[in-house]
Amino acid sequence: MDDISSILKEKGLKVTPQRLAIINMLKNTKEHPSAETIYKTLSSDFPTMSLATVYKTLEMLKSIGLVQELNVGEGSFRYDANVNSHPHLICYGCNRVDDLYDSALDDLLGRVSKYTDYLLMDQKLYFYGYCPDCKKKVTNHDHP
Amino acid sequence: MDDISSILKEKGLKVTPQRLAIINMLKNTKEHPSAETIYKTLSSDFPTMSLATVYKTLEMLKSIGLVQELNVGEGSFRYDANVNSHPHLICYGCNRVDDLYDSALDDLLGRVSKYTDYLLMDQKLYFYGYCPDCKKKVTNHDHP
DNA sequence: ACATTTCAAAAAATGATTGACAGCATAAAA
DNA sequence: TTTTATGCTGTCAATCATTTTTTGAAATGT
Repeated sequence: MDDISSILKEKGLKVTPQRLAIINMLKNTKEHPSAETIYKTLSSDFPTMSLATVYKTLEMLKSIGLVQELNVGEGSFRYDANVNSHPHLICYGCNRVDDLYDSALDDLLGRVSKYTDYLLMDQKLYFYGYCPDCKKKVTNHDHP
Repeated sequence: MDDISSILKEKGLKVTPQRLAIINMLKNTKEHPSAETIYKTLSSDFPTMSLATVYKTLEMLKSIGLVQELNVGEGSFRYDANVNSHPHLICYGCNRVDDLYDSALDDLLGRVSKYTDYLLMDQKLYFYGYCPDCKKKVTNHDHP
C-alpha cells in the first residue's frame, strides 16, 4: 500500500491502474506534460485508456490537491505533481517548462500583501525567455 | 486623427470602426475582459461583428504591441491595453482581475536572472486571493 | 471603367475539454 | 453467496475557445 493509494482510499476514491499510472508519471517527470502528452506517453502501457479518462483523472487529482494546473500561455494546460506554488521558466524556443528554485522569491506573497487590500492565498509566477540550449541559437530575432 | 488611428496607418493596417471600438474599449476599462466579453459588450453597437473578428483584431493588436494577453488560469485569455508587464490580482470569489502596482517587484526579472541560465525576457505574475469586497464574505471555506 | 490586389469580416474547421451514457468491477448489504 | 449499489472507464457526441479558409467589398493600378 503506497502513499497515493491510501490518500485516494481515505477520500473514498477508487484506486485504479489508470489513476496510479497518471500520478506516478507526473511524480517521476521533470517535464510539465499536457493531458495529450500524458495520454500518448501512457498509451503503450495502457492501450485502451481513453483521453477522457486522463482529463477526468487530472481534474480529480487537482481537486484533492495532488497536482496543480499550469497555464503558461499555450492553448492547453500543463500539469505538475509538485503542488507548492513555485515559479516556472518557459522557453520561447522549444516551449519547455522548467522549475525555478530561487530564494529571492521567498515570502513574495507576504511582501506583496502590504501593497494590496486583497487577502492573498496563492501565486503563479512565470518567466519567459530562452533556455540554455536555445539561447545559443538566438541572434536578433523578434521575440514573442 | 487620434493616436491609435495613426499607429495603425503607420503599420500599413486599415483603420476600421470595429478595430477602433475594440482598442478603445480596452483602453477605457479597468477590467481585463476576455474575447467573449469584448464581443458581447460591443455587439449592441456592432451587431454584425463576429467573434472571429474580435480574435483577429486582438491577435493584430498583440503583434504590434498595443495589448497584452493574460493567462490567469481560466480556459480562455484576457486582454489588457496596459502592455508593461505588471502583476495582476485575481479574486477567487468574483473572478475579477485587478492591476497591482508594487515597487517591491521592480527589477524582479534582473534578480531572478541570477538564479537561472535562461535568457529572460518577460514575466507574468499572478496573485490569487479574495478582493476587498469578497473577503468580507469568506469564513473558512476551502480555497481553490 | 475594368481588372487586380488587398484585406476585413463571415463562415467553416480545428483542437481542447467536458458531458451523457452503457457496461464493468468492486465493495457493501442482505 | 447473492444481490444491490456505487462509481470508474471507455465510446462518442457536444461544447467551448481559437484558428484557418473563403467571401466580398474597397482600394489601387491600367
